[in-house]
Order: sequence, then structure tokens, then C-alpha cells
Amino acid sequence: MKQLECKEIIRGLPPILKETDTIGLDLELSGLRDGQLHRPAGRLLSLAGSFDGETAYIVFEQDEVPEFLSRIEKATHIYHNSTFDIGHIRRWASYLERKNMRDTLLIERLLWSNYYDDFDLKSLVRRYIGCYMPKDVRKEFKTWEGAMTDEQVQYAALDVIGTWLVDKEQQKIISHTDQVIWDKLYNPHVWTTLELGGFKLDVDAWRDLADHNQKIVDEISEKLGTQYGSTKKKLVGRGKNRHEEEYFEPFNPNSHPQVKSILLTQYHLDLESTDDDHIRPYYDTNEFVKDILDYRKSEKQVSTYGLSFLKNVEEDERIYTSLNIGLAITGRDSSSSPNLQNQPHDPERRKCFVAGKGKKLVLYDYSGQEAGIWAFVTGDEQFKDIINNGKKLYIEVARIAFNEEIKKDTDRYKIIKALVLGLMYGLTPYGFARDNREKLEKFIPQGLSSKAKDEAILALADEMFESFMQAFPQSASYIQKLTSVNQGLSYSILGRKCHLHPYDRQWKTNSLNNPMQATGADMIKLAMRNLRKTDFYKKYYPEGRVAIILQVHDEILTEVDENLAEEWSAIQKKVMIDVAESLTPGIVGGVSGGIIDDWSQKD
DNA sequence: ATTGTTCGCGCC
DNA sequence: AAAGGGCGCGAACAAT
Repeated sequence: MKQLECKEIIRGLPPILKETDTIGLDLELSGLRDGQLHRPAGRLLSLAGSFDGETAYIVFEQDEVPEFLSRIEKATHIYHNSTFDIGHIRRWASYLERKNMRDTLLIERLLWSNYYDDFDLKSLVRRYIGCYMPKDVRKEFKTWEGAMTDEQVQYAALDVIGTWLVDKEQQKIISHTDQVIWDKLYNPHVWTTLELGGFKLDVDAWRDLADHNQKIVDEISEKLGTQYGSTKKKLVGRGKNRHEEEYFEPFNPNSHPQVKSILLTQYHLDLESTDDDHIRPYYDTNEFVKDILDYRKSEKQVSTYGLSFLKNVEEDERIYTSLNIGLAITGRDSSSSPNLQNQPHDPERRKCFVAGKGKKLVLYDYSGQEAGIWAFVTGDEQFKDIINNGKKLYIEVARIAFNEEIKKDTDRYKIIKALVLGLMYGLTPYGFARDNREKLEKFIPQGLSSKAKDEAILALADEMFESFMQAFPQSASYIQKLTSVNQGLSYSILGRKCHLHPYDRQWKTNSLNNPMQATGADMIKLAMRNLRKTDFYKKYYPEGRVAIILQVHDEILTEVDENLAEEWSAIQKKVMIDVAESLTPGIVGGVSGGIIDDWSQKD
């Protein structure tokens, strides 16, 4: 394959550009913190730009950044992964939200989500330009000191040439809907994301938790290590002295092969997996299983959520996550470095995430977001009635589909909840029966043989599915419609695409799941954008008195000065509800939450 | 030694 | 044959 070329490199500032110009831009930095590339650390190596796909202009001093930007102010700016570049550029120059900005990475995801799985610039240059783009030089930047070499300058130049060329091709194929989604949702979301505040952590409390769990881990590890360890032989020494020596290798509870082996040889349990679902049933009757599960629980707390997590805490005792915009195939944002979207629910854990001094947290989450979106996309009048009249979803479903009255938190309630949620995501009766075996068992005749029991459980699951379909014909026909023919594409309510591969055995479940998850993703992005557009935010964000901290898919967390909390809380609530009702008109939007001091509190 | 894959598990 | 979806992270294991 032909290598991507740059005709000319001009070391210096670009000319003044016009409104009709587009310029591909890229920063190179050295000394970025490992795994914290989004944080303001490191030294500027270069800022490069190309507005014709042939010539690259490049500067090396941070003092030149403002003048560079001022010369290209009128043009459309193109980045590949804009949050990185813009986040760093803002360290050296004022760089305010602009409409004429595009991002080849994010636009590629809008165009080809779940069709391609590589979205790096090199892949895009290969796909759109048919050229090879060498990337080896990039590794040198990490620790580079002093001026860039000619080879490195060449690399930086090719980056902006590639970005400019790819953008040109993307603009040829982008649909009107994609364009609207970019302009109205994704571009603003980039700027919103750039302004995420840090989440204050109670470091001492975090350490206490780590210590506590470490003790449990050590105890169980010691006990099991000795009890289930084995004697092995190894060769030691050299020449004539080389001989076999016996040694004791302790059992490692972290090793699934070892756990599996013990279960088989000592307890005659031949399981296909040692995960929670498979071994939990033996928790009360098998001490080994109990120890393993207790161990894993605490081990998780000391590994993922242990002392090493504290490397993410910065000098202000805050954690600044990186929000990866629309990275999931459904368009959800994910959080990394560290991931704050999967913090355990234990109150003790959540208590570590606190409001700063003189501040409050404001948290709202969409209540029953899935059900609302389901009611909208299916047009199911019964679902709409349940939601819009504030009735309890699972209790109503039980009444309508099964003609029974159930109470919250009973076994029957849990089963019906699992059925309803599962149906929206493409669950089959088989899967439903498998995952809810123990609960379903209580509703079949007792004293059956194990084979007859399996059959009875599956029959019950089938029957429940059938009853639901009969009772909710509009939902049933929606499911039927989406799973009978693969149209190749699935859409969010805003029209954001997800490709369904014809030979992917998951296409049916994706076609049911994607509109739900993707619309939820649109909703939360829109809500974040609209929060940022409020007068309140525009006034107080620059003063450091309010900031969005995090979104967790159906939940938005902000931090605000104590004396402004009531006002902001009302705004946040209204913005979130309005967004829901604008995306799913005819469905009453609902949120729950309020003002709190730490993340363990609901409101 | 370094890199990639799998498993298991935390969240919505 | 498999049998709701989407993520990120850490440990172990396998391969280079």
C-alpha cells in the first residue's frame, strides 16, 4: 500500500484562513502521565495544521499557540479525537466552543458504529485514502526531551494531512441526519465533556476500606493456600548438582483453572464456569465455594477498588475521569482512567465520594428510563398508560398479563421484573428459565425428577412469555417486526445509527436493545448539553461554582456551591425532564434524586 | 520482559 | 448452536 505523503512542511505559522477553509489539526506532547492522557500534564512538542491535504504548518513553542489559533479562527477545525487536543490547547490559549469544528473519530463512529471496530486515524486513512500511515514514531514522544527530530516532524505533519483528507471523504458520505446529530448533539457534547469537574474523594476512608478488605483477603488466602496447595517438583542446581527438588505451591484462589480443578477433583462438581452464577448455589453447603466467593468479593475491593486506585487522585484530592464520547456501539459514553461508572453500591464505598468544602452534590437519575423509551418506540398504549399515570410497572404487568396482584420485593415481583426487562433486550424463554431457575422453581409442582423439573421450568417460562405477548399485543408486534428481517441498521430516536451485521448471531438482540440503549445515550448527552447551556451554568461555571462531574448512563451528578444548591437542583431536574419529554413526546418524564453530601445518599 | 487474550466482576 | 445488551479493570495465563 502506498504511504501517505506530505508535499511540504513549513516550520512556522499558517496564513490567515477564510470561513470556507478547513484545517486538520493535531498536537504532539511529551511527558504525559501514564493512563492519564486527558489530564493537563506534559510539554508541548508541536501544533500542526494542514488546510489543503498537501502542506503542513507546524510550530513548536506554546507561546505560538494563541497566534496560530487566531490565524485559523474563521476556518473549520478538524481533529481526530478532539477532546484530547482541545483539552490541552486550552492550557496555552483561550479556546471557546465553536460550531465549525469536526472530529473524524467521532464522526466515524456516527457513520460506522458496529460495522468497523477500528477507529484510529491509521485505519481511517487506510479505509478512505487507501494509504498506509506509519505510526511507530509516535512511541518516541512519550519520553522525548528537547526538540523534535525531522522524522518526528514528518510524523506530525502526516497526522494532519491524514485528518484533513479523511474529513473531506467523510463529508461526501455523511447524511443529513448524521450531520444534524453532529451539530446539535455530538459537537456540543465534546465541549461539555471538556468541562467535567473532578470528584472529591475521602482518601482516608478509602484506605480504611482497602485495609479492611485486605485482611479478609489475607485470611482466606492463607487458609485456602495451605489447605488446597500441592507439592510439586522442579529442577534446581547446575551440572552434576542438577536435581529435582520438592516444593509446596499454595493454592491460588485467583486462579480459575485451579478453582475449577479443586471443584472437580475434591467435590465432583464438573462446572463449565466458576463464575458467581455457577457456584453461588453451593454457597451454603460447600465451605470451599463459600470461601472462594467471599474471597472474590473482597479481592475485587482491594484490586480494582484498592490502594492502586488512589493513583488517580490529584493534588486537590479529586478524581478526573476520562469520558469516552460515544465509544460504545450504542453510542453510550464510557468512563475510564479511572472508570467512575462502575463504583460498587455499598454505602461504605459510595460514602468516599463527597462534595467539596462548602459545596453540595446534585444527583438525579431517570426513573424507569427503559420503560419510557420502550413505550415510545413500541407505541404500546398500555405501557404509556402505566407510565403516564404513575402506576407501578411490574405490578400492572402482573395484573394485565397474569391476572394477579403482586407486592413489591416478593419472588413473584422479581420474576416479573426480570421478564419485562429481559423482553426489552431480546431475552428468550430459555435464557429467562436459566437465569431465574431458583425463583421459577417455587411456582411449579414439587417433587419432580430433575429432568421433569427442567421441563416444567421451561414450560412455565414459555407460558409467561406467551401470556405477556397476548396481553401486550403492541409490544409483541414491535418485537416481531424488529426480529423478523435484518434491515442492516438500527436507530436511536434521534436517528443515530448502529449497523447490524447480517451474519452476526446477535443481530436480533441488538436490534431490540440498541434503540433502548442508544436513545438513553442520546438523552443523557442532550441533558448534559442543555445543563451547560443554562444561564446559571454559563454564569457560575467560569467562577468554579458549578460543574458537571459525571454521568452514569441514566444519572447526572453535579457539584455546586452550597448557597446555590436549591436553585441549581431545580434547574437540573427540569432540564433532565424536559429532555426526556422532548425525545419521547407523549411519555411523562420522571427523575428522582436531589441535593446530597456524598454519593451514598439518594436525596 | 512484553503483549494479547480470557475470565470474572463492578456498574447501567 | 445458542439461548437479553453495553462498558473498564485486574489477575492469570499464553504467546512472542
